[in-house]
Amino acid sequence: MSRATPGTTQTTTQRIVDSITAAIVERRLMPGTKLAEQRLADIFSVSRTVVRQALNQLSRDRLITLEPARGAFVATPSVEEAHQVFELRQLLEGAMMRLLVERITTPQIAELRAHLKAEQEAIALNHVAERTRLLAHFHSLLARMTGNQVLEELQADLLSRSSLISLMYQSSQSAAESSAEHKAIVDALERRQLQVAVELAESHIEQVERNLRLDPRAPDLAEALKEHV
Amino acid sequence: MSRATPGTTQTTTQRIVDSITAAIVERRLMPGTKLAEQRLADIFSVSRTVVRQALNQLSRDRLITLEPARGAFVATPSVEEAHQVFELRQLLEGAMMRLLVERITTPQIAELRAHLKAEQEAIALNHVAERTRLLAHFHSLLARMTGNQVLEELQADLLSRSSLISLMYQSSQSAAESSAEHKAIVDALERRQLQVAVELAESHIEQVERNLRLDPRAPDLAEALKEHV
DNA sequence: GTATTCGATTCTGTATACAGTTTGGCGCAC
DNA sequence: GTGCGCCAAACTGTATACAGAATCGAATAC
Repeated sequence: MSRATPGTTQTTTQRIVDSITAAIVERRLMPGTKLAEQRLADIFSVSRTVVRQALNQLSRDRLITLEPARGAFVATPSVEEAHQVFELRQLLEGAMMRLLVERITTPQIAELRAHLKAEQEAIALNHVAERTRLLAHFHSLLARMTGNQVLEELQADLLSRSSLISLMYQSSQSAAESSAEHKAIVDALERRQLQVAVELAESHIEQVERNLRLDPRAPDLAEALKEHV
Repeated sequence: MSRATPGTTQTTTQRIVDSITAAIVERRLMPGTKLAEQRLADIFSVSRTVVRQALNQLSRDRLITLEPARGAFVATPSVEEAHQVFELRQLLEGAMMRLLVERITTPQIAELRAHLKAEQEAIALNHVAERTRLLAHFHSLLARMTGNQVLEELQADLLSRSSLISLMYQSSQSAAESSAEHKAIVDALERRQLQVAVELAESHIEQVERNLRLDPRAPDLAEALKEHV
């Protein structure tokens, strides 16, 4: 979950950001959980000053929300926001295919194939956490291979938001199916089939979104009640 | 330059962020300028604590860079970064056209036409600052009209980075030409000509980038000297 | 005259202190 | 028994204090 932002090196703060990010993405912290500053400060053995900096960063990543004078809470992305994130990912990954079909190198294709193999193994061995991580990391790899670091950072943001969304609106997607779609994309890239790659990439994201339970449920109910007061 | 991020309401800090953002974008603070915390604290009559929060946000927006133990400096985006930002904008705005051709409404077209008129007037009257602001705002409008707020926020980020880049690598672009390209895009959108709109949007961004003086110059020289110490 | 080293000053990074707000519970009225 | 209001505890927002690093200049060596 490291954020490749050279120049923004704040090791102590970043350590806390990474730690909390991991806890959220690995669903050890459920959406809506309050993150009290003093408790975090005690846990990490630092002052509230440092914790606050970390919380500010996390709020910019939309992994937590800061409510004035009330504190920090693990974000509970709305159905609407979820849809918007996936819509943007669909546009972006489709567009990425255009860069990749032109730029991707043979060694990079090989790297993708190695990644696919790792996905398959994690699925076969039923390593749930690892398999989830790998399925997301595939998309990081694609972004990195464009050679565009700004794009890569954007993709990292969208992926962490996506993983929060996926765990909130529990996904019913089969990992094997996802991995098969990844393979199809790599095949198309290797053959430099632009249109095929674009369509596969877009329909893959669409598929991921469609497999979420995006009906208003408990978390949104809580929000709804708030609104009606 | 306000950042429409509901939930991230930190009025005091945000006031300072907006103030510094405006100063950078309106080129009252040149790239490379050091932003000392105590001086800013005195200027805004707040403590360094609040200033630091603002500087952290600005660094996430890439408008300043934080060098550990050295302080905050107005960002000096490299040629490479400039290219990556524009490449991403090209992908993104091309993709936006797809959403807009399907979704844009008649009143929205009218709003765009009103905007074009304002652009033309600012150009005719030679209001340089206003004309620059409007030319950038056209792209904000397009993003907003997709109805995708995540996309809109991303576009806002890219636009502020672009404006820093434009003032650093002085643009030789004719405002009239830019505005004409904007008009052509609106025309294509109104006629729902997808392919035309995509091509116009992409070539427009390409044009903006091509009109920058992206040869290594003074600011990079300064950087180069730093590196060689 | 040039380069180098040491020291004073300034600035950042972090901890702590204090003020104002929110929250949860107890007691009182009805 | 139920609902309202008040008080105490906890927490956030901001200011201040302190330690350590970086910078700049002067003095010294060559």
